[in-house]
Amino acid sequence: MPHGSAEIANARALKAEDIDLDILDRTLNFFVRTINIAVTRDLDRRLEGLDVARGTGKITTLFLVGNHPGIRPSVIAEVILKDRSAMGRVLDDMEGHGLIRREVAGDDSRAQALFLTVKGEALAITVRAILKESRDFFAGTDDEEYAMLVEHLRRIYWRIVANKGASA
Amino acid sequence: MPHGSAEIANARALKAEDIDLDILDRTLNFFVRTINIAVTRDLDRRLEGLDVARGTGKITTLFLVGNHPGIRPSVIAEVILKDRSAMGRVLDDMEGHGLIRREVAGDDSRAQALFLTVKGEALAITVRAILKESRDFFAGTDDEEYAMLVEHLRRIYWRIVANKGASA
DNA sequence: TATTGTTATACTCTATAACTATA
DNA sequence: TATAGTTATAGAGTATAACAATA
Repeated sequence: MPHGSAEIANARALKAEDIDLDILDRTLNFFVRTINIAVTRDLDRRLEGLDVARGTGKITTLFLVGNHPGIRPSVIAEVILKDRSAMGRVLDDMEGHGLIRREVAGDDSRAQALFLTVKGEALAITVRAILKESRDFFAGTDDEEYAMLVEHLRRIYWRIVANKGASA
Repeated sequence: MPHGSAEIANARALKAEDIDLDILDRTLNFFVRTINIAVTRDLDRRLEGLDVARGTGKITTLFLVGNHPGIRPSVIAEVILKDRSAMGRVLDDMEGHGLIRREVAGDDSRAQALFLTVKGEALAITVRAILKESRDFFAGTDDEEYAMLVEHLRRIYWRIVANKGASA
């Protein structure tokens, strides 16, 4: 649709053809940011009532601590693109819910070693099942396309991590 | 890397091979959400000092009002996946900066018709150039891959809009 | 002197519900 | 009775800088 087109009557049955997104229509940035809003809402709904609901980082932390017992906060912080301050809050929250344990790292007493509690281990299993179901959010995307997108975004993601997450 | 692997020494030169993301590694959700963090930071930096910096929706609103003079808030709200309340705040902000004008819609006095001011028109041109530059954030992704990803995510995006954005 | 993690603060976004005016 | 937009509020995430302890 050309720029400067006529007024749009109302929001019923909005279609791509009716809307001129200008350069945003060729900007990955826009689509990532907008899809993120919907994906986040969907996940929040699926996690409702669980101790890891709401907020980024708790789920990733749960799995990282589970799969890498003794991992340090600063490592997780890099993976989830947070600074140490924000990471500390995530850990406070999870520790408060009895999901993780913080110990002093054996080789460096400034650092911490993290471990899941029994409760944390159980929650990881529940959350893993929910994440499998969250595939349904992309119901209109077939398995091949889904896997392809994961593969490409994974590469982009690790490139970002390597660049220190375009840190704030 | 198998689950339950040994402790990771530190965060220096983190690599995909060192980290077991569990099921997140096959979950589009995770990559969209994490890439979103970095992409948002990058854009915030590029827009620093401009009247549309920070917060989702202002840029899209700028282009939509520019390309669809007389468009209504509720239409924009659907495109940016916000509710009317959040949309109103975006418009308050933009009106306060003298970027847009709100008029009563001719055919429905409950509704508003939105227009860009001269200042808004000028800003749209500036922002369009900045968005072109924001392509650099994905410097490790070649043009073909970039265009392919845009195409796929665009389809997913419009599917979300059609579903009323998995509204909150 | 650099690093790990903590604390405090100010700012912003989000979700929700109640409200008005008009259709 | 439904819709367009507004207002108010409570809850959460984010960015920043300053701090204590250790390396």
